Amino acid sequence: MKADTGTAGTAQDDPACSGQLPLAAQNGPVSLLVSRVARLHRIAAGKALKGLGLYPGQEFLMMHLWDAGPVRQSELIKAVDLDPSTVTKMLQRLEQAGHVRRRPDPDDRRAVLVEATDSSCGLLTEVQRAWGELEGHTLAGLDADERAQLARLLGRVEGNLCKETADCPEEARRAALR
Amino acid sequence: MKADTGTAGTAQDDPACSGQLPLAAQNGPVSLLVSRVARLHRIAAGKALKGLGLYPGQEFLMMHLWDAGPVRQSELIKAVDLDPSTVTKMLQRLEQAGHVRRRPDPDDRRAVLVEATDSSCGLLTEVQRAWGELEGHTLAGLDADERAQLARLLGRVEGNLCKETADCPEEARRAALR
DNA sequence: GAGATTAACTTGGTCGGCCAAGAAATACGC
DNA sequence: GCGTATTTCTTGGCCGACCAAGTTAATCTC
Repeated sequence: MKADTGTAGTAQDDPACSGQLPLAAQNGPVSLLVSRVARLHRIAAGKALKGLGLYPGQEFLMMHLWDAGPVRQSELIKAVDLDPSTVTKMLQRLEQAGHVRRRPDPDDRRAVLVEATDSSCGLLTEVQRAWGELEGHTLAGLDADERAQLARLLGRVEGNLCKETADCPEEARRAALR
Repeated sequence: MKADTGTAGTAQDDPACSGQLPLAAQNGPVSLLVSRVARLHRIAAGKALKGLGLYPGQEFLMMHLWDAGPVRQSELIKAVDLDPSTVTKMLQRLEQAGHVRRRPDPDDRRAVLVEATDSSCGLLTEVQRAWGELEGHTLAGLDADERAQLARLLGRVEGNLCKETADCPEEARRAALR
């Protein structure tokens, strides 16, 4: 209904007009930026982790397991703040991949204890390295001040979205400490 | 196999030490922040869009269609920079939901022309509103300077990750203009 | 202690994403 | 022209993520 490109179909006869921002997103340029950065970042992380036999998302589960040792699944769920069913399925796959071990909790027969396997601990180092590289790519060209600024602003944004979503671990953590 | 928390298992007897950041992510605190913000932002967007009959992600497709009018599917794919199969399936669902119409391109019998339906154009306004609200929540409490800073820094980050991923529309757009 | 409630998973379904492989039509090379 | 790419889209499979509904076990109530 506009943009009758006509010519080639390459659709970029929009020279310096309207700033190539979708009309529907004019009200939220930063949100659009966040979405794009999010996607690119996830792709980059996925690429780095693929070589390690991890799918994007599983890293966070493993990180918590590496840090906390054997935990009840319910606690893991709270920690990563995901849907229980999501965690169940991820753990099934991680278990089959040999990165995780699960056993029933003797003290509570409906609960399950989860821990990282020894073999997975080799991954820890590599994930740390990959995560560091990712950080490097992400922040390339930013000096220390800018990095601190970005971290600070993202922290504020996280707080904002947490309050909105209301199920943020941040708030829970803070509340638990009082 | 570390963090012999021992005591309760609540795993937060870590008072003011190491800053509650996963060990594996110590090398990438900003990356972790980005991931968390990304997820929260997507959830918030999804919530806002759910009432409109859109699933998270479909917005971007619709935005391009609203802006560009009837386009070939291949162009849509380049615009949103998604996998062709992803777009195919999303369009099938959007078509069944009545938000999109598809017809074969008379000039190229393997191509498909896609356009937003009239009924979907009512959504445009609501998506704009929702997107504006989302922006509001996201940036609540940030003054104009901070917002500009955040946008600028996110732009830089996007550029960085684009170069890495190499298939960013940004670069392509810029390259096409030279 | 029997019954209702809550907590801790699991299963099935759906959607957004990706990859790999295929089918169909166009473009290219000769 | 004919055969070979190349483009365009589709299908199937997999994974992360959600919701809804169900199962089993603990807990709370009386």
